[in-house]
Amino acid sequence: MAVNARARLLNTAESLFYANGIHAVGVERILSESGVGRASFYRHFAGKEALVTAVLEGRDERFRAWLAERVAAHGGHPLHVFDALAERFAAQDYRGCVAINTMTEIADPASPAREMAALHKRRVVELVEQLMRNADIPEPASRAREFALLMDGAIVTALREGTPDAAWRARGIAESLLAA
Amino acid sequence: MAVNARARLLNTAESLFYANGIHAVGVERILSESGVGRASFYRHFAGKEALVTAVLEGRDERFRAWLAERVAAHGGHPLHVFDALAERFAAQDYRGCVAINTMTEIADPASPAREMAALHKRRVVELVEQLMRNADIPEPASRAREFALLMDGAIVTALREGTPDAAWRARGIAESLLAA
DNA sequence: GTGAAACGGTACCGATCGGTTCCGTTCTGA
DNA sequence: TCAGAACGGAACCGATCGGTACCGTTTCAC
Repeated sequence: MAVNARARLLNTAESLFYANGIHAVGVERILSESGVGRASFYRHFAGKEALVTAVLEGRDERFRAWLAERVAAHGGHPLHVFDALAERFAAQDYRGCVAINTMTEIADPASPAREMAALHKRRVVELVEQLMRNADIPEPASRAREFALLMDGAIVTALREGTPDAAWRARGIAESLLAA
Repeated sequence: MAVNARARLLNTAESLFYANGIHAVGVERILSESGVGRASFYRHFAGKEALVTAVLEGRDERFRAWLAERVAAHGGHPLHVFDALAERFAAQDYRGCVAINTMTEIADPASPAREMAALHKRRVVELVEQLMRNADIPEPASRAREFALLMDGAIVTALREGTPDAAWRARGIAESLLAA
């Protein structure tokens, strides 16, 4: 039980932050649920804010890897990002996108957490843009930003409706966009 | 200074919640900035949660009145919802949609605040659907839900980018949707 | 003019916030 | 094997959380 304290902190914090929000989860709870001692926490992280940004960083990495893998599994076309999203939306404990939630919960745009969230979204747009290029779609940069807007709209809508419908709605809109 | 305590509480709380989020604003701060005594607050509201839902209720009412007015001023076509949004996005202290922020910040979907936020979105969809009917657009219910997804996407994107660009991007997508 | 309602201010409650410090144990690499 | 790093647990810090109770003052309708 005395190893991997940092990894356990990151895993526990990610689950709790995702399920409850950042402000709603205290350091106390992260410590008790991870089984990590208070001192060990402050040995690994400068404070709660550093933990938050580290969680966001890991989340960014794994989400993009997951998205790329699922899109490829569906065929690799940009439209398949919505098929990937639909898989996520189906989860009954779906709580939206961590980056979006961070941007709405944390007011200061200059805070490290907000910067990480913004960086994540920029990287997702880059990923979608590359999918556009691979599919030989004209004006890939503009299309990617439009797809990103549709993805964010679908995520927020899915959080509200609790069903994968928003993914199909967004996919339909995206199809009419590519057909234009 | 001894009148309108309830109205002052609502106004102050709305500003603080919008600028900083719900969890980040304590009752203490609402009292000091509104100049209302602690006891008076609990005479008007059962607690902080009741204040939150009251704020959301007022916000819902005024936002929809504002949206209807601005859309009418732009010509009354459903596409003009994005012209209306663009006006909001231009504000340098723009902090997104209160209903979206509430849904991302408050985890429990059954909480009164979340219910109010969901009700708000449903009412906005109804408003957009009526605009569709007025413009004789086919399948107004589906189109309204698609427009709502685009509006939410634009709001989140505008919060991230800090510019009105997302409104024009969403409008362009909406145009290709109506043309299909 | 008078009584009741509404009000602002303050002291207080237990609980929790993020963070620091110290101690004794457990793990691990040379 | 043994030193030193990494660790878990707990006591403690000032600050703030949401909420209650009591006080003296101001407002307002009759």
